[in-house]
Amino acid sequence: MDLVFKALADSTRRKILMLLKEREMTAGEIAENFQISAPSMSHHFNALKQVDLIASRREGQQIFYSLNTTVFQDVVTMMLDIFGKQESGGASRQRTLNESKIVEEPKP
Amino acid sequence: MDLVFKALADSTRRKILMLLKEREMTAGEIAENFQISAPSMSHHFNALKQVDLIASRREGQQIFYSLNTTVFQDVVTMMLDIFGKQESGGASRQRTLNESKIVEEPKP
DNA sequence: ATTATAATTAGATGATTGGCTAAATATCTA
DNA sequence: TAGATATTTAGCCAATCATCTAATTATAAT
Repeated sequence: MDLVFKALADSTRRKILMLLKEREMTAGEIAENFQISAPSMSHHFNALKQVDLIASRREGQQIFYSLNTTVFQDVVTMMLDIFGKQESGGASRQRTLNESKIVEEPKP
Repeated sequence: MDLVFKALADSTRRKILMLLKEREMTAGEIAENFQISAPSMSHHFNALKQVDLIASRREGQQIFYSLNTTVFQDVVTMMLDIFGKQESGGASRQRTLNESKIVEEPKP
């Protein structure tokens, strides 16, 4: 789990994920959005792939990367584990998750 | 935002948050749960405090730390921003958030 | 086969991190 | 005021990280 948060703790990598949110892209296409050398980009792809935040597929000379949302579940579960549903009510805590809600509507 | 994820990308710090989930605790009390020197623990407290994941309050010689859940909101919002609700439907993506759901039940 | 293109792996470097010990600060108590 | 206790700050070190250039791999095209 350390590695997942580490992967997310870099704004370049988060921006990569944002780009892939719209559509899959080749390594080169992604790299165009940054002023970072191709090898460095490749390093970031690795970090994201290692923790399954993205998937890759080769097509000819190019490698397409796409977003993988399954790990998102794990992260949120762990966040809820930390912040959600305190059992015994301590006095000095500030706000519980019960006051908030995260719901996705079904696609029309 | 980098710093928040960085703060969470360490299992010692996540464990601290888990401890504080139950009740506020003094620096010493928290430290008892780890085999790490007091100064190192203090360093972790700093990392968490810097990004408002915890709050502190002095009472005599002791310093009480407590969980602060407000940043949790920000993190989840950003996660949804990355993973949630893709607009234009690309073909090769794997799974959208729409297939899953995160709901907190009201406390009975 | 040779050359060009897309991307990766290898290896080096400066910056950051997590741990330590030693020293400093803040508070309490005798 | 002096000493004890709780915690932090200062300074050091090994490990990790983000970046780079150079070299390598894989595929395509001539």
